[in-house]
Amino acid sequence: MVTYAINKEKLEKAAYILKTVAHPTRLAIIDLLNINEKMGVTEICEILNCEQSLISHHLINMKLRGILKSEKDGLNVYYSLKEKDVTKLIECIENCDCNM
Amino acid sequence: MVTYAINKEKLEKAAYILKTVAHPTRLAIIDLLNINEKMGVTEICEILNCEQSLISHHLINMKLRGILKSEKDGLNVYYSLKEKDVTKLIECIENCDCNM
DNA sequence: TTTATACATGAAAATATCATCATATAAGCA
DNA sequence: TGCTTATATGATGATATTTTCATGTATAAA
Repeated sequence: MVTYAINKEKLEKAAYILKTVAHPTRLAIIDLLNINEKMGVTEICEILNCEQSLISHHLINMKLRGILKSEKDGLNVYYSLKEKDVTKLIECIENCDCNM
Repeated sequence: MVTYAINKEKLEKAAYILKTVAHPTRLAIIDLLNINEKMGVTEICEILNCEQSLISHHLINMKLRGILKSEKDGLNVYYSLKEKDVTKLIECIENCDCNM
């Protein structure tokens, strides 16, 4: 007989987090915020060479899903990682130099 | 000036892997194969209480994307993890009991 | 008090993913 | 040979995600 490790709820939560993160642009944003602590929207757009509206959508989405937080200062909105833990994922992936 | 850590190619690769894995059923399969080494399709279907055709699609997809491998023995096809590294991801997520 | 800047929003179009069904193939067995 | 079991396949429809575009709002500055 087989043991079944993770329960359904946990699997769904994990899949949800992974899905949120499983996108090149969003990974790039997380990566940037891992190095830079706080960044404004326009700054991110410029570095990633991506449209403002699209970046905004991604940022808001990740904020909504609990991965980022934001703080307003005048005209600017600064985004940062909410849980540093997310970067563990990135590290995993970076180290994971397997033939995938 | 800002440093940009991971290159585009690596980000796309990482997102690709994450996307492949970011699904409750596929996470469950990986989890099962982490415990059980090798498993037949029907067996997986029964444990996950899921239709054969759907599980087959998932399995083949994950194999295609380099996460699983398979080996045929008579009527059965046994699937197993190709790179044990994938489970590091899962462990990350499991440990990552943050408020996400 | 107009104008410019930084960001958000929402709808629509483009695209990708998932689940289902019906059927195919391949191996083993009566 | 014909039947059964285990798995694969492929088309289709249902859904979800991503991108784009056009526009809205808030703040600052002239």
